[in-house]
Amino acid sequence: MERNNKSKYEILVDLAKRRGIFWPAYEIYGGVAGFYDFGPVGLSIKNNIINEWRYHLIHSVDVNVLEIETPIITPRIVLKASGHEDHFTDPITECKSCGRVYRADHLIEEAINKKVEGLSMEELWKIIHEHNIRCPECGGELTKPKPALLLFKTEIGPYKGTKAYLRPETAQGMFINFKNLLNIARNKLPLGIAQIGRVGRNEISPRQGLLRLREFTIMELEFFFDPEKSYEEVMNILEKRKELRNERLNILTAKDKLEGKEETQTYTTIELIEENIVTNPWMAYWMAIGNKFLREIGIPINKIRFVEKLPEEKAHYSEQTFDQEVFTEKYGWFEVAGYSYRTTYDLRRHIEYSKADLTFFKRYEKPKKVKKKKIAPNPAKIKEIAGEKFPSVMKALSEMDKEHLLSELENNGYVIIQDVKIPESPFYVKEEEVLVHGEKIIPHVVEPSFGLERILYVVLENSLHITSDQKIVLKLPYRVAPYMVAVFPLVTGTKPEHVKMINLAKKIKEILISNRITVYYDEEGSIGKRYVRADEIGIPLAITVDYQSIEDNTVTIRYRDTREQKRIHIGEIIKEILSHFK
RNA sequence: GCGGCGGUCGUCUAGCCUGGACUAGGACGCCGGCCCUCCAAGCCGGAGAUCCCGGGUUCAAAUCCCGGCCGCCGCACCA
Repeated sequence: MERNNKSKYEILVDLAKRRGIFWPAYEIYGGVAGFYDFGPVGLSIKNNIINEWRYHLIHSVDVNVLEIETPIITPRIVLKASGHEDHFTDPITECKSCGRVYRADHLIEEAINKKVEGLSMEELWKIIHEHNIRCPECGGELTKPKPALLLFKTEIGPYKGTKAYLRPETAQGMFINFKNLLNIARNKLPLGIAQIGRVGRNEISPRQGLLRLREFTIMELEFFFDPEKSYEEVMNILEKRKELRNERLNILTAKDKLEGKEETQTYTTIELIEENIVTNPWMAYWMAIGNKFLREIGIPINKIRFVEKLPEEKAHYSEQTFDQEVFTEKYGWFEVAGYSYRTTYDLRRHIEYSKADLTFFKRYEKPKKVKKKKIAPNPAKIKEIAGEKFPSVMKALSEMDKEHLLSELENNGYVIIQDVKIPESPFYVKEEEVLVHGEKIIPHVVEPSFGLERILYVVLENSLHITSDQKIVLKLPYRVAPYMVAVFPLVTGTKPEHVKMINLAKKIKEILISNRITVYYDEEGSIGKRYVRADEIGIPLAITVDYQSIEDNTVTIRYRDTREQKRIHIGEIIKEILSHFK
């Protein structure tokens, strides 16, 4: 795989710039770490990956998934509710003599062996003082911890704006809109809400090119379901989808990690559920879908694994998390997707902060007859007891929770309102039998979340091949290739037959384009050079118009991966091309 | 953020140590022309470099010194 003694990574970075895939952003001003531009070829591949994701995670799944788009700029309250404002901040302390920077809480935990997570900066500072904690590298004095917020700050409105952040994930848009989408889905669970969009994370030190960006694209799905039904629902699907049931996933569990194991074990989807590897069956379902998605965009199965996060590694919202990792030549195993069981965390938090009703009304199969006590005050009698305080007592009574009032009276035989002791007698209490048709539940959530640029990188790395004659061929899966087909005239001279050849090639290009086939047309340089250019950006097929073409309306079609060619009639071109994109 | 190493046409690089004839050289790529039967052909011509940026030393800086930016590696960080 060596080409002039260069690594695959270096070859790819060169290629990416030369051929318009990607390059560092703001280059003419010296560049800014963590930001990349994408060229026409890169963008085309990205869009194709997005469409494959849509196919695998939205259109071809066995459940209802709806795609939405919500703003990037997010009012502070939303990320307060989601827990990001608190948890996306790390307390940082710096060594005064050597300048090394540490996570203050981690340092303290190591030094005094006590959990200090969630303590304020002041409290951490106090502990550092009391225990005389110093720089573990040079023994120098430490500075007072300060929060390093990884959210990008901004303001809404140019004058006295309200504080806002760039979203660090697209997920909150789905939680906020849960009720809207539930209505649109006509109140049916399970329900998936998907979003593909840009996010910002103000990383302390981004490196590793496309793999660690400050602004990137997330393809995310929030899947809402009733936990009591998840086993049955998933089993019904797997009954029908045998290939999905038997999809093989390479798994490294948290338990195995704690035992020091590094080798993955292979489980089928059904085994993940039956052996309780996943804490909810939907986790297994989406992991299987994600496994299949990556395989189909060109990642070999032996380079895909799922690694369960240890309790202390998990995000604040997650009950269980698996990272989906791909093996890269340069960085080893690298996370490209995460699967989190977020339970009711996010909806609960948004209910709490917004007071909105984000519940699902779960209808019983048969309405339940429930005996229900009703209570109402008798104003005349209350006036007798309360006297002057009557208006304020009545007001307080009307604002009081009726259930609470009932239980107080039942337990104590009286209730004290506005310092007035009221016995049971001034209340009308009536027992009624009512039909209850269902109850409000907060759905549980499983979230598969994919980093598009990371996926782009691993797809490119896995597609990169160097031929024995040192040429680059990007063997992209057909469906993610930047163009479906290249069209070339064999020669581009000025003789009448050359002109005919060029005109025929251009005509074929137009016919293909009008049939929605993406075409790369090129008549510059020799035919060999044009094949190389097409191979380098991974165009899987090439149509060449030659001397014979202008005699008998046949062309040659060349296959990128084998360099083989066959001759077909012009009328067969579209059918031949499309047969490879099914 | 710390330490080490590095940054020269689109790409790869020569030159830097030992400052001056460097108008910064080459290769590939790119553009124009000639030629034209299938895998980077050949010939002719051309465009293309803030020598990463800023400051300093010097008569003179791509070259030496300082600061910054960016990249790579290690440490730290990475809901």
